[in-house]
Amino acid sequence: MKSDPTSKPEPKSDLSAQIAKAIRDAIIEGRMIVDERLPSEAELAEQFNVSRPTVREALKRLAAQSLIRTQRGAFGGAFVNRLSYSEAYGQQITTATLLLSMNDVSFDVACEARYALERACAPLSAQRCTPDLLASMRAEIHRQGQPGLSDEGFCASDVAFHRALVDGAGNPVLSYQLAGAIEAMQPLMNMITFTARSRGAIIALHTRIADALEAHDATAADIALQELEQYTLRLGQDVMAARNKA
Amino acid sequence: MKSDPTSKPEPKSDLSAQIAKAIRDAIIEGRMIVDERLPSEAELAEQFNVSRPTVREALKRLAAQSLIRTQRGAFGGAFVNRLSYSEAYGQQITTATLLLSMNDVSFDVACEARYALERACAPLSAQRCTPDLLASMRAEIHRQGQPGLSDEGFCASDVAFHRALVDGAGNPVLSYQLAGAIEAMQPLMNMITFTARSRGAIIALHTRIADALEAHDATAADIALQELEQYTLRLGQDVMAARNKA
DNA sequence: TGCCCGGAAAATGTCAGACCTTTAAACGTC
DNA sequence: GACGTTTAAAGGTCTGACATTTTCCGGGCA
Repeated sequence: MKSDPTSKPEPKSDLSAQIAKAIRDAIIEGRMIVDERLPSEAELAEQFNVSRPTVREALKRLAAQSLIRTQRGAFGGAFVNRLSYSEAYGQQITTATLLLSMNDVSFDVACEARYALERACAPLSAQRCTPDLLASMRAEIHRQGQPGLSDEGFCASDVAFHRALVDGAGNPVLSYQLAGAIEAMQPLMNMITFTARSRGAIIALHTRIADALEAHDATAADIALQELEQYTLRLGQDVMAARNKA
Repeated sequence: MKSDPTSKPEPKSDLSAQIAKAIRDAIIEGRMIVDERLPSEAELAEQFNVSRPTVREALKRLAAQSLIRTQRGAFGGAFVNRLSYSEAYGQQITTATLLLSMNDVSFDVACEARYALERACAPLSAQRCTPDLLASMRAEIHRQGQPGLSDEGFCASDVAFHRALVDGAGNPVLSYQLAGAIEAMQPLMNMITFTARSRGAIIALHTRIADALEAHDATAADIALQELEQYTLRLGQDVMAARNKA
């Protein structure tokens, strides 16, 4: 008996959740290190005094958070997973997207958050932006000017442009944090119909931003970003106004 | 047979993962709305042609991401969950903490990301900060000055101070994004031994920040934050240097 | 001696069926 | 009409079994 009943502050049932929590805590507190193998399902079942399906449910919970990975076969089992940036990006984006879509977050609030965060990276990007990231940004700008590009395509390219901007800061932690903020805006942006005129205005601002970064001019980049925020905000408000009328 | 084998781009087995993905996509794409009830486990098992334990594993995966909630009893079942801010905070913090601890992110990089993001909120906080949030900040500053406070306690209070700062921006999306950045730094900060002298310096800077916000002076707040960043960075580098020597 | 192949073993993946517990709606009684 | 009781639906858990995958070890053959 590993888990004495006296130390359970969570009397509510659901054994698999309790077991998942116990293992998760062990990982977070560093009692289990990366790539360490967990006991087999049968052993865990014995340790926690539950059946194997219950243990499996707990392990699936952890797998869903990318905390462990499992491997079949003779020397397989569950291993503590090194959380990669790409996995973290994915979770971040999923969570942020759902948070926005399920809590009727207003366009204004989401927009404000996104641009506040992006403006935080701009000075670093202006300082460190690499040629290939600048090239990516120019490529996206070019794509945005293609005639016949759908609104969804324009939005996707916009997202790619802004992700290149934050990646330019050369700080992977920052990139990870911003991935959610930027990607989660896409569904909201997709509601906007981009006219040729508004596309032109956005492309012009994107160009100004890229130029400023290339010139290592943080102030100019910040001003252009502020203008882009104002412009985006206005586009969004127009859509909202049109919607409320209908 | 609902899932024809031809349309599976993921030939690798693991039925519960496939089923979880199918349901998750349905939720993300809006085919299932908040509070909608999923079919019962038995019905899902029949639909997907799998056994009930397999369905349950899939549901646990979704529950781990707070995408669904389950309820026992007669009209119970699994329901699409409205992802609350507090749930999102929790996931964000867990993921960010693990990301930092498992990828030997340097103190410098984490610190830079954190302060870049915080500085993004400062102008908004200076504009909107409410009296009760200011009071929270003052209370934390006071606690930080208590003699006999442990290093862990000092760090915890530091985190609380900074969270109040970002909450002051009055933008829940921003607060959510920053929760991870701030909380994930705590383990790194806990490695630092805070002398009476360094505590005094930090408290002085915290006071300057609070004063600036109260005076709605965004520039002064930004400058104080920059100084705090520099100071924190130096403390961290000293610790790293001492460690490498040992 | 050295290489290849096949079986054993260990672990996860899946299934089937049963029982318990919880919960709320439906029913009947006063 | 209000209140307690029954009952059925659904999730939570257990037992046991079989399938599948992968590694390792040992034996046969050149």
